[in-house]
Amino acid sequence: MMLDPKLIKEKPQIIRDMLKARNVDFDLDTLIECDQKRREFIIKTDELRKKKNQVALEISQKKKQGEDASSILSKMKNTSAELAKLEVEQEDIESTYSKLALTIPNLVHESVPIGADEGANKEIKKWGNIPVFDFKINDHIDISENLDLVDLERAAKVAGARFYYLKNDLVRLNQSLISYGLDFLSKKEYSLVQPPYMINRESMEGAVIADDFEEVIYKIEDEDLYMIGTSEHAMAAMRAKEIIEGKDLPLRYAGVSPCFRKEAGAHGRDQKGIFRVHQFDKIEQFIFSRPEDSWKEHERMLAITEEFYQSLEIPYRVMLLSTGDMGKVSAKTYDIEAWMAGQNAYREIVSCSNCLDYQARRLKIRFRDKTNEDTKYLHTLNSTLIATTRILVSIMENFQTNDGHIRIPSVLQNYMGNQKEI
RNA sequence: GCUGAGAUAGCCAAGUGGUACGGCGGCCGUCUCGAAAACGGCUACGCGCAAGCGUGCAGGGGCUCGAAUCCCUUUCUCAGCGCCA
Repeated sequence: MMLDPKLIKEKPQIIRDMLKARNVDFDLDTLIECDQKRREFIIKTDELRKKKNQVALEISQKKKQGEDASSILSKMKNTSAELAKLEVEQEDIESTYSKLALTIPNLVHESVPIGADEGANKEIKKWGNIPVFDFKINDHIDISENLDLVDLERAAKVAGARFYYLKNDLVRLNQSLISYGLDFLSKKEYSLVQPPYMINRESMEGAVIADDFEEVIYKIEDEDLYMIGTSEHAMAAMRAKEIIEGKDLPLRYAGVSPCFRKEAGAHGRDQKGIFRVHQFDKIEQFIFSRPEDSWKEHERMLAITEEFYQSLEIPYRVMLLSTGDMGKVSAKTYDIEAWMAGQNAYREIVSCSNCLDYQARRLKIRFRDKTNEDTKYLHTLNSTLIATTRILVSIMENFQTNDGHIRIPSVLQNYMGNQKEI
């Protein structure tokens, strides 16, 4: 359901290689066995259903002619009982099969470096000059405290750790980034979307693997609703169960929404400030593409995102993630890491992935060019354009001035009423 | 939230217990110098090398030899009422 089931039957070695490259523990042998049994059950139950249909037809004809049908009624009864028994066994197999099948990771593109963790990531590009300061610089926590731009203590009182109140000109800068980002993508043939911030489980499962739910996603109590961790979730599901006309592809969406994340596995990391938080605003690029165009779209999306950061004058580098650092849903992921002067390091701000037909299979999103052709699964891609809190950090730290203020990047000044400094 | 009416294929839509009627749109073909018209076929998913077969009437459950159809339930849509930024 997530990978092409034909692979399981015909080319299991491809899956085996992927599991090895990703170094994940997965019971492929059980899956293969279930798949085979599943097919046998389909053949057996279909055969019985055929018999049932034939008998039903007989009964119907006899009754129409006023004849007595009681002798074949019992035949029908037996067949139905036999089928019902088989169906119970079949459900068992199907449920084991789909549980496994839904957790198998995506295939990996051949260009992806194989490695255990982020140490194997490959830097493929650097842009911009790292700012040099002739004074002692502060990190974003000190800067925002000095200028009264963030209140972390009261947020902790009201909501807990990893929450924040943005204040004053930082609120305006946050809004400016969103406005600028939306305008930017509008000019690149994206349609703007503001999605639901809560979606049901079925939709969430299309974009997220079940194991990741607990660690990442907030659930609404007593409702079949989950807070989106990114608008990617809501936008992938937007077209679920649809057959899209080939001439409409590619569909490029720019989704803007808050994002909610538990950050359950991140204890102790980035504990201070607004770098790693439970809630932030994000503009996400999401593309439904023809399979043959998806790698081209992937590069295009990366190029657009780079252009965006160049316009903001933020130095960055592009990393090609290794198998150990990449998400299970993605076949290839570029991260963009922005320079954060206060940390004297490049930090992740963008993740740009091609998911091939993995999400499309889970969500049943297909396309076709001609109505008498078979439908095909399309490809989905996603990339951050901007997760605002991290860029706020980068801007505060990189653009800080000698007298303790923050220079506003020139492309944003329009959006700030021509203000040049905070 | 209450009351009522609904949910059938890409769209519209018939079907009150016995093989899902029909129309529109779209695609392919025949015809034509070409097009239009007309006519024929195709236009959800699964299994199978194939011939074929099965499934699918919003989701789940039930009664029945047999369910789109009867019963229960959930979701959603529409109308009216109520509440509300």
